[in-house]
Amino acid sequence: MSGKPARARFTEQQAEGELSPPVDDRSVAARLFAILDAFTAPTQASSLTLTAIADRAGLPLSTTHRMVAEWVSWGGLARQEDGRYSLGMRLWEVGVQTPTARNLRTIALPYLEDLYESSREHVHLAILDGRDALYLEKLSGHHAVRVISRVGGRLPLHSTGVGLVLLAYAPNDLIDAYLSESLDKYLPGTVTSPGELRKRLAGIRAHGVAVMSEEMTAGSSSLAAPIRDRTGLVVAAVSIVTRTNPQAPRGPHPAHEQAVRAAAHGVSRALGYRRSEA
Amino acid sequence: MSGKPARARFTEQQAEGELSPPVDDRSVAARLFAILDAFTAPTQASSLTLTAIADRAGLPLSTTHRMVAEWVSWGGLARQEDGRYSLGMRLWEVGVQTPTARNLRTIALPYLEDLYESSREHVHLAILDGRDALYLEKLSGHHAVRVISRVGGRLPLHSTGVGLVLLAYAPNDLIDAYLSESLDKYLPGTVTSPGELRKRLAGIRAHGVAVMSEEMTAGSSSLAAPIRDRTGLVVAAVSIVTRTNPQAPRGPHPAHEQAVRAAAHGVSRALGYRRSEA
DNA sequence: ACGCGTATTCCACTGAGTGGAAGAATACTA
DNA sequence: TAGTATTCTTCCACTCAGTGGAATACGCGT
Repeated sequence: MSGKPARARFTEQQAEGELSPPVDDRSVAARLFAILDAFTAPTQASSLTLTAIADRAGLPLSTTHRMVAEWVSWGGLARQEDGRYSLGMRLWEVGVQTPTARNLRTIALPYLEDLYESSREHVHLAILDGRDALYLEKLSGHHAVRVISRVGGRLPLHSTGVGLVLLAYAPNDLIDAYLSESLDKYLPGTVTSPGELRKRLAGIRAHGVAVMSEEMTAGSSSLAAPIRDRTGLVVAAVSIVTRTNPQAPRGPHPAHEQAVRAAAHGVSRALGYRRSEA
Repeated sequence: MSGKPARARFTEQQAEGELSPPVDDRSVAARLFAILDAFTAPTQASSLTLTAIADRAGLPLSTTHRMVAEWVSWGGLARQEDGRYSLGMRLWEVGVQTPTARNLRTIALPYLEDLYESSREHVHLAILDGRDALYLEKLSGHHAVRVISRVGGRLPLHSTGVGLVLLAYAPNDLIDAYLSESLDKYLPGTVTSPGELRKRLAGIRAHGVAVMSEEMTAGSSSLAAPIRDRTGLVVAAVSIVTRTNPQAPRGPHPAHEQAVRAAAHGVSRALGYRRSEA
């Protein structure tokens, strides 16, 4: 995604020069975006110095300076009192208008609230984006288990409840592509073998719920179900994440399963999905 | 905010020319931003044709074409099957990382949920941005009153509950500036006189809650309270919006008032605010 | 006072961005 | 089926906006 360092675009006195001068063939727009990407980058820093931005974006300091000023004047970046820069409210304002996120969220939220209220556990709403589960919404009470999901964050498909559901109903070529890569094993319990995963996906398609336990974060389990749109296509997944119950043999409270199913159905219906098939 | 049409920057054959050729002195960055602004613009359209974007941004078609392509390749815009463009997920992803919004939301959400649960009414969280109330969060059940607030939306300070609270605790020069402008009267009940508003603001500061009835949307009333950060500064406001009760003389259910107060205090405390005064 | 990291300003050079115009799709209409 | 809008895409010669190295200014610790 981010990546290449890149540098100046001048060819200048390379007349008889030895080393080919590194050229930055990125367009102005690409450079501007690189500056934003500096904030999304792996190390999730909420504020950066000018130099740090220049560094991460692979741009000369003076160019960065000029471009950052442009972002600030538009409101996409904000300068805080300590001189560091952070993402600006304007960006948030524009970002939340994004139709996919906004529509789904608006429709789903009441159902997610119901689910939260009846379970008192983390409630997640995620969609498939590229090869990740992208978290659109997350409701948590005051005392829920610590989890790593964040709104706007991404987690792998094979080790999360929502991820596995999204993968189960994804196009076959995506499943094949995903399973052909080597998958990270976050905990001893994480299932990474393609064969086993395929069985799991089939199980999820058969039962309409995914059950995960101790595969991403120690001490937490999750239970997820698919959300379908008018056309029957799975467009999102809901889940609840609970503290793992050492008693329960495999899978959490059955009442939870009903609640998650009900929430998923509710949202699907609100999206125009008909037919309850078993 | 958006505004000026602007056009080409060439001066060319104006040798003896009469009309001065319209020049667009916007930078590349400013033009790129203008394209995004086209989507935020007054007429809240969720998807636009290329021509419409060019139009709203005041850019030549070919330039728009090239720039839109840049946005799409980064993910800030997305092209849908029908050829129209909409804001892209990438923008959402970056936007939700914006610290102010993210931190406040994360901390406040559990309290907002409690408030929603106990009141079953619209719950709003807003901050002061420029001269508007900017809505950061909104929780609504399945059957709540129709209101016009949206997450990411803006509403005036003098005609909404959260707005009035934010104005009440704003710096004096902002209050003066705001009240010196002519204020829109949305409904017969909207208070627009500077004098009356000042009295109201004083009342809000004295009681710690704002009560509004039939001033923005017919049939709805609202009740708002301030949220303070560690330093005691009011940084946001919570409110609930209820269907106006024709019986109640002025102001909604007293239990609601307690709940809103409690939510505001809860969030303030979570933000590090100490001292309960009164 | 001195050094070091960071931020800002300056300016000569040049190729990236520009936009008018022509061509290609696509959608209505008759 | 041809005819006419309307919207989108590609092309290319021109030139000025953007570029980045260097010099300067700032801030902080020692």
